[in-house]
Amino acid sequence: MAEELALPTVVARMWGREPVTRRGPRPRLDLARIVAAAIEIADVEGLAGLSMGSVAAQVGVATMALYRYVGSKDELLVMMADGAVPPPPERGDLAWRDYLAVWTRANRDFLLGRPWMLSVDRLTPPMGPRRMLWLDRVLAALADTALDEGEKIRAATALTGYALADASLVLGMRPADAEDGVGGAAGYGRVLAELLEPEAYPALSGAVRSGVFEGVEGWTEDSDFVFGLDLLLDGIEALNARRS
Amino acid sequence: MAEELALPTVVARMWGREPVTRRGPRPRLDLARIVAAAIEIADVEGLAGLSMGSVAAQVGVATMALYRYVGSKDELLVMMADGAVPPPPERGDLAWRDYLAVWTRANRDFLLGRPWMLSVDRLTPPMGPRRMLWLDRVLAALADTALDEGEKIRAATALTGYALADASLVLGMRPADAEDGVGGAAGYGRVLAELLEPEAYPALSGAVRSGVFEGVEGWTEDSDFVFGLDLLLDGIEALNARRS
DNA sequence: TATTACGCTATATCACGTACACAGTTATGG
DNA sequence: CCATAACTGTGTACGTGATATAGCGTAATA
Repeated sequence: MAEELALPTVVARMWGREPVTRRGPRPRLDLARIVAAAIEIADVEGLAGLSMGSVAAQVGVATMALYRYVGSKDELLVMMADGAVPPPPERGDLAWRDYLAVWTRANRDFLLGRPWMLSVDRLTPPMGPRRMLWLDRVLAALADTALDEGEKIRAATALTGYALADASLVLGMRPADAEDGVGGAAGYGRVLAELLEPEAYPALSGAVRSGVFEGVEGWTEDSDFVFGLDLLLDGIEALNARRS
Repeated sequence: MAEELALPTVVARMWGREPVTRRGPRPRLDLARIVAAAIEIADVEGLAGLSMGSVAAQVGVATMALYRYVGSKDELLVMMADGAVPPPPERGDLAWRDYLAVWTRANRDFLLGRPWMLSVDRLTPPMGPRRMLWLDRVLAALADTALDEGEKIRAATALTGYALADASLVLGMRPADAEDGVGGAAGYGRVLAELLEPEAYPALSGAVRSGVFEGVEGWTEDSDFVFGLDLLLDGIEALNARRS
């Protein structure tokens, strides 16, 4: 508290800790506007369409003007990754376990709507105010358990990781543009059937032959999500029982 | 089997399903050499140092020669992401649960050694021969359980996802170059303490104050990993019990 | 009011991915 | 045995994008 520990520039900016300067022309922009514009572009065109030029155009300034607000494109990406995070779901009167489920699903869902976040996120630990709010809210729910502080953090981490991994998976399955039936789980299964030599991949080709990847009783995005989520929640619940 | 289902080019190449042509000069390169060179560069300099030019230089040809073997840099990345995967651990006489633990840790560990994989991987479902081998091996271990085929796949997916998420987290914590004590969990805790307003983040600032992020009894990379892994394995074990 | 820090623009550079056209090479069919 | 077609590797050229630098105007401070 005393020393104003030197923060990385990005982090400082993300939390609005910029030194307040009064001199020269009044800024025509502010960080939030820039970040919002960048997010909008990424939402529409993906990260591929995101360039310093396109962002600048969107807010109506010359490209180089942005550099008065962000140190580099990478910094901008980091700020986008926090800025695009919605507020966490309300607790309401949900039991801790139910809230964890809701929370994790919401976490996954906003990633599904913003695929580009997956390509950015990985790079930094959660340091932005919005991400932190999510963390805060799970911890609050976990306060109703008997886990110790370390365990709570780790449980939260595991859930966050799961949301991330599941979103990756779902998105990875999707695209392929259905060009030739390579998209989706069924398409995936078909590709596997084509490629796998049963001698080299006995267990996997067995699974493929069993038809797991096909239609109804097999794979749906959601059943997949719930399955893993329940594994984790069951694990947490068991731990809680042990601790009580 | 009949129709030679049209595979995406990358996938075909990854599995050596290129049409065999005999005409013109004998190729001086082969895909494997190129991919290996690219991996070596990524290992040493990271993805930043990886350019078509640098890869070409490494194998001793002109840049454009590479395009006889790969359709684009992105394709190359996809092949690297499979090519860099080591063989999965041997089962030995491990019980299924123990093997799952070993497998997941090995999975995470090779990601730690190859951070660049995390920035590539996400983009595609596991379609390469090496990744498939990993999948095959967990499934084989899970054959000793009472889970049905769908559950086995999903369990494997959850474990893979966990390895991925944990590796991301660990790597995200690491760098920061210890410039000012922002690296590592302790540094992270210090940053949080600096930034969080207790009113806005009550649970989280409570955790920070409790010292979870500091030193010994708090956070170590490994305890973190084991914690989440056990959640999942416990969950799988419980499910197995229910199914038996 | 003079000064000076600062916002924004325009221009310039440099690194990369990749299209294209050419030159040398080897199997194939007459 | 030769002409040709199907290839492989090379060099050059272009477009895009990130970012350094310098200049011009503006507004707070002395």
